[in-house]
Amino acid sequence: MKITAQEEYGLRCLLRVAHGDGEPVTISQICKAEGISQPNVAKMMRLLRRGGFVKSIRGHDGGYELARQPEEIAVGEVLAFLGGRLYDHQFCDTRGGGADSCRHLSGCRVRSLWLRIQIAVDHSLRRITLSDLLQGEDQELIRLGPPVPAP
Amino acid sequence: MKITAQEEYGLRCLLRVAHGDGEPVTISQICKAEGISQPNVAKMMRLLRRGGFVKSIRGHDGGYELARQPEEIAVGEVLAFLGGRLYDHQFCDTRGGGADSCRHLSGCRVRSLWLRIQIAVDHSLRRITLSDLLQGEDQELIRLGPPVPAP
DNA sequence: GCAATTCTGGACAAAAAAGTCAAGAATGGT
DNA sequence: ACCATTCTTGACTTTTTTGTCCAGAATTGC
Repeated sequence: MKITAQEEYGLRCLLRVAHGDGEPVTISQICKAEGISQPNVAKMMRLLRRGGFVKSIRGHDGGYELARQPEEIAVGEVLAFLGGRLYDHQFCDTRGGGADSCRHLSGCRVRSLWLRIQIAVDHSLRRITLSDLLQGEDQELIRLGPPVPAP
Repeated sequence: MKITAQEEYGLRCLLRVAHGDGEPVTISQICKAEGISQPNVAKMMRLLRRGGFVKSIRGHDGGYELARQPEEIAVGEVLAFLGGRLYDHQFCDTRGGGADSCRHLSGCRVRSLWLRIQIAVDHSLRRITLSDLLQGEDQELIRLGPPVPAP
């Protein structure tokens, strides 16, 4: 269970675009600012465009800008697009030797565990948007409160 | 952000051993029950042994048994061993172009996000042990209550 | 001691993810 | 019209993760 490179880089690139604040942000600007290679940034931007998070402007003074307002881009949605969901139903089919053995033989006692973790992650991201990530430095998310209320 | 094969298979194998209840469980038993190939089960068991979760008994009537009581094996610990932590400090070093650029240039506004997710996952696994996973079927974890109290 | 059983170790092979490249197509300035 | 700028695409390479194999070593029963 790791943050994938696509999630990390994709989100960082998206934040850079969001930071452009109106002006289109170019691949080479992102590349310099984030220390990610140019081809790799290009690949990430392609992904983000296809995901509908940014739109591209070609030619002179071109670059990328957000497809929607930062308050309207949910971080959870971005991460799900870039890295997939932790738990989805397709999982048991691909790794259980078929859903049958999964259900009957037992394997999937772990299934409810993955679901549990997925719910926790979803909850921790609930209502966090790009604009939350933009506004502050590290303490920003802390100001938003702990991911879960103390029991 | 995905459950890795090692986490999935490792935990399933460990549950099988736990299920043996005293009697050593062999690789081929696990292999049949879980529908995982024999060499792969062997590899997982090797891992689990090195992680200190099971002990092995060679020769006739050998197999694996738990190194500790199921109530004393935290699922979070098992998962951390099998799949690593979602967020650890080494992360910024390897993927930020150095911790410096990470801090100064900006990249790591996402860092606090990963930490937030990590905390949520940890919290959702808190106090869940192998024995919780053993006792019930799917509804077991639900009976334990939702991963986070309703806000 | 011998044979059957069962784990052990390291090396190899296959698949998936990550990252790079080069040629191409749209746009705007002159 | 031409050129510089900037994104676009698909194919390719490298790295990491998964999965397989085989010869070896420990243990037990006879």
